[in-house]
Amino acid sequence: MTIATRKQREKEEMRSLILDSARKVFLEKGYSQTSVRNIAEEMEYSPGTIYLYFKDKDEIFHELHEEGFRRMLEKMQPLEHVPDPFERLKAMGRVYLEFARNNKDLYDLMFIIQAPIKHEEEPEKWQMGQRTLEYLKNVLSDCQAKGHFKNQDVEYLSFAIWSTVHGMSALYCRDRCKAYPNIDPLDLMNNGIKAFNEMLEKL
Amino acid sequence: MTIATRKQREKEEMRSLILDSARKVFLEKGYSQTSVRNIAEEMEYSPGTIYLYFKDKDEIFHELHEEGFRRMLEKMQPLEHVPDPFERLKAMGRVYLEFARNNKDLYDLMFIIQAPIKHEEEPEKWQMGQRTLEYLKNVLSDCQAKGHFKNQDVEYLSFAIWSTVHGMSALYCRDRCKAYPNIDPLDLMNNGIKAFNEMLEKL
DNA sequence: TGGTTTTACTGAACACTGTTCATTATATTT
DNA sequence: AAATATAATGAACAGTGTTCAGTAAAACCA
Repeated sequence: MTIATRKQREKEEMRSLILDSARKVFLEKGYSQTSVRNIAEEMEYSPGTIYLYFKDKDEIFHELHEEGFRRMLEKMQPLEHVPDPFERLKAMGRVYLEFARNNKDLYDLMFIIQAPIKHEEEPEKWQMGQRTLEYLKNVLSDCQAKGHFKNQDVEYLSFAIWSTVHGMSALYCRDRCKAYPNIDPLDLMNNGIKAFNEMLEKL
Repeated sequence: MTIATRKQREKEEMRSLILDSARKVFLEKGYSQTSVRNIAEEMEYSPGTIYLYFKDKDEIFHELHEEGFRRMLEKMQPLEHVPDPFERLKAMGRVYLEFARNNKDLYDLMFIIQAPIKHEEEPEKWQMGQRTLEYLKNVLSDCQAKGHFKNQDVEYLSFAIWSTVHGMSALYCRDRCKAYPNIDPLDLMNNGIKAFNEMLEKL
């Protein structure tokens, strides 16, 4: 094993250490409340070191962003085995909302935080997001093959569906569920998606 | 006219001046990019002055927040004259999405930005938001009176509907519509809500 | 009117932020 | 062992929200 490859490996380990520390602090304090100094302190290095491995705070953001989509896809993957596509679609909705609730800050990172797109047009940064969306569109096509959603365009339908589950998640993440002071947010989401599923069933 | 009342008036004028300046800078640079110093500079006063009229930046946020709901309600008000409640509901959806598109930053302020609820439980701060939601629920009840949405709970249904239009608006505001690289966001929203309306029709 | 009190405003200061870079310490190569 | 290349530091810069002692102006009272 050459020195060069060991150096390479150490470089990657350092990146991992930074990402691990960043994730920890992000999930503890939330993205905007986390400073580069906080991350440096967590990993017991100086702030300057981080900038030897990442261009800026946004690059750390993007890495964790992709990781979020990987995790979400992992949760979706097992649903591949649900035979009926419409049942699979409903299960996906449940998994999506569950993911948002259980990973509030990560969900925030993935879908709500202002995407810091500095160098306009970097579609490669959104690979994982694209794949998740493709997954949804495929399920919708499968549904159509079984007679659902006649005369509907998968593109627009997928957007409407995504909007609904994202809307619920976003309202939950940003505490807008408090607009219903007498209803528990979990109850609100469960029964809200139930009503939505009934709509889908009849479409 | 006593001096006391003039003072009172001047105090209110100063608050207005601060809010006007804050609104201007917020809409120009976005909320998080706006500093108290920016606002002070815009109104040609020192930063400290602002703290004589507002407890902190969040209090300015809340005032503009309420203003946003007032403006949205103004746009909704004329729909009172649409006789058929289901048509009224669909019109509300259109107005909502249009409001979000035309007032991106204000919408952000109202529904997306992390609500800075420091002293937990201040429901009076959300008066206007509550009223807007009541407006929606009333329309849904009217729809039910005309035979729509049988066996549906207005609370949960209103949440599902709100989630959908909010979801679209939020994805739009945060540039997640780019997940559909070949479709114009406006087109996406128009056809997305069209698909959703068809669902509502059949429910 | 003259002096005193109240009020309004200022701007320097504090503790924080993301980021840069000359300097130092360590490791590798010659 | 000396020269070179790499890695890490932490002080410094320009920005942030917020506070507060000090000043200047206006209002009050004699």
